[in-house]
Amino acid sequence: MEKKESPKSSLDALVSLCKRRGFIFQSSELYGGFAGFWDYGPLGCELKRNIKDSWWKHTVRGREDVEGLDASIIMHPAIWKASGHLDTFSDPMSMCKGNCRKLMRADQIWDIFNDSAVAAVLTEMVGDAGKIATWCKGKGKAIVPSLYTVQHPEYLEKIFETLKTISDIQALFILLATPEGEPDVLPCPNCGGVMTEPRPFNLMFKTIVGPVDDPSNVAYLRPETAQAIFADFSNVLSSTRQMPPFGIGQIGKSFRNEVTPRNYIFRSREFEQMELEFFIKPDEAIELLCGHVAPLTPDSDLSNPQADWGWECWHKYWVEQRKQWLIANGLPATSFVEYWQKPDELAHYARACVDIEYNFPFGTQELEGIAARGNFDLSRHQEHSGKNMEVFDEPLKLAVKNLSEEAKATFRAKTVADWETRHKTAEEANLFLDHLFDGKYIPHVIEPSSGVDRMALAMLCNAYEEQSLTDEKGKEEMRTVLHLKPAIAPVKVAVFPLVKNRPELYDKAREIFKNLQRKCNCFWDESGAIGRRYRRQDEIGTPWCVTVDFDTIEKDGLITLRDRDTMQQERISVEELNRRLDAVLLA
RNA sequence: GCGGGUGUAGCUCAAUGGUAGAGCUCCAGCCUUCCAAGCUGGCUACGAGGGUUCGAUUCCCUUCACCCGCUCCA
Repeated sequence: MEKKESPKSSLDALVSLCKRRGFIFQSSELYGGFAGFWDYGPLGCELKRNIKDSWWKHTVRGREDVEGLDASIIMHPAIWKASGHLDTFSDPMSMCKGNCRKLMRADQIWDIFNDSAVAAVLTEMVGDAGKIATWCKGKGKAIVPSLYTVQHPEYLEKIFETLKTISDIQALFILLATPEGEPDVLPCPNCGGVMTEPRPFNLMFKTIVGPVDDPSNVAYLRPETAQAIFADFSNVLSSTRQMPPFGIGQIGKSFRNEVTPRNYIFRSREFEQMELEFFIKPDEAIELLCGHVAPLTPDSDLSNPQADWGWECWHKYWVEQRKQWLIANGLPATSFVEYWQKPDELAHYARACVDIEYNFPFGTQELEGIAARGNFDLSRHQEHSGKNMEVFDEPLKLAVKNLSEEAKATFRAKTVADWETRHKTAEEANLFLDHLFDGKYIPHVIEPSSGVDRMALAMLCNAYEEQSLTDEKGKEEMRTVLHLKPAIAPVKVAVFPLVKNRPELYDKAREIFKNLQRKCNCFWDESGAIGRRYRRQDEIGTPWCVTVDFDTIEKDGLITLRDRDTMQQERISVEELNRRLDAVLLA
């Protein structure tokens, strides 16, 4: 990665501005601070609110096929058991007891066996996968922590695959266990030291519900807003008359006990998410209904949803929607990159995931993700709650009714074959088809998920500029400007009386201010020279300043409108000002 | 969690084993007819705790926070 001259300096300047002007404060600063938590000051909370409002307007209110939700932060612990967070969010960690004292995820220690240097040491002897399997079975916990065998069968498979590539079983055994057969000894991939036994590190915040401080009363602050949407899926479905394709959007706080919160507000322990779960019909249903599934090609027109879209088109559609939103809110297309996760990077349940990464001063980091999660989540909740998560699709049932028995048999055979390529059994496929032919299926989901705080930071970073200006006298000076989009800017317009010691002028400005205040967030400033007042607004990103002068009251009634980005001034009427503000505020 | 660095006013910095100074900002006043003007006055700081010392902002220890590098980031 190329090093910029001083990658920190621009962030430092921004951090300083945010503190000075009341955007962002460190939480609990009064008592020395509290790592991983941040407070949004008067301007920051406006900024954040504007970001959320824009998202809500674009994603929920502006669409007929998305409903809103505001669920509780603390939910039944069973939800986190079903979602897998209780297990995977408490990844067992192991620490090196040797020289380097590294802390790492226990499962990643296995990566050492992929290391060519280690492999080279072991080349001499020949291994036997069957023996390893038998040995593992016999030693059980020693080589495969029980957590994995129960909760992560996919890891077990991966471990076996890795072991097969290694030729020296004996040497491997030495690494894994002492000659006496002492279990649970893992080598440190870094220094070869001995790692501690894997210990659970729960990334979810625990709390106690009810007055009795007892383990049976443990609950968790949600680590994501998404699960509430799945948990409430049936309620929303039955109360809104929606049918897939439709979505449920939610904005709210989430909490993760991050090991290392860093990079200002980028990774904090309490953060806010804007998440949409967009439920779609499985591709098999689309095929039965439309006779085909629209292929996703580079030429596909994704501007308007179509009935024959399968998950690929819907996924790409939401990627495009999200990019359009980012651009509309001031992040140029050149400032972020679209990263399509590679198959081996995907979570096991995901079919595809796109990260939108913004080029922050501290590196290119994920701003939001758009994942195609199949029906993993709803299936898990169906499984754990025992409640049916299927939707009944009458048109689908009718479509199937009109099919000949041969056509159904052909479709069945094709589907079973297709599922088998995705490591699903024929039994599972047939069960799915039995329900599908009856018009029932568990919807699949596309999940655009973004962080409000990261968005705010990206927008601030992008907007921040230090301009070097030369005045008429040839004197150089610095102007700090936040080029925030008007819709996002905390203050939309500032109103100044040119001087404050002329009552008629002052009163007129005051009147204009009071009227504008009913429309949007405004700022009144009568202190200091006019230029200084403009600069104060530049620094907080106020797009327009309105100045009332002597001509306003004595001649034409016009005000001076000064633009933040161009610094140009023009004289317009108050009516025209209102028209222009409306155009922006209603956009 | 580990290693290194840092911590003085709202911000950016300075000095000092004898309780701190500047610039900018901010506030009040004067002045001021469009881009950080000027004048006068004013508020505000040694992250926290402990130790050494007659005396600690300064030295030592602990802790908290921040930055950098690891690690982590389903």
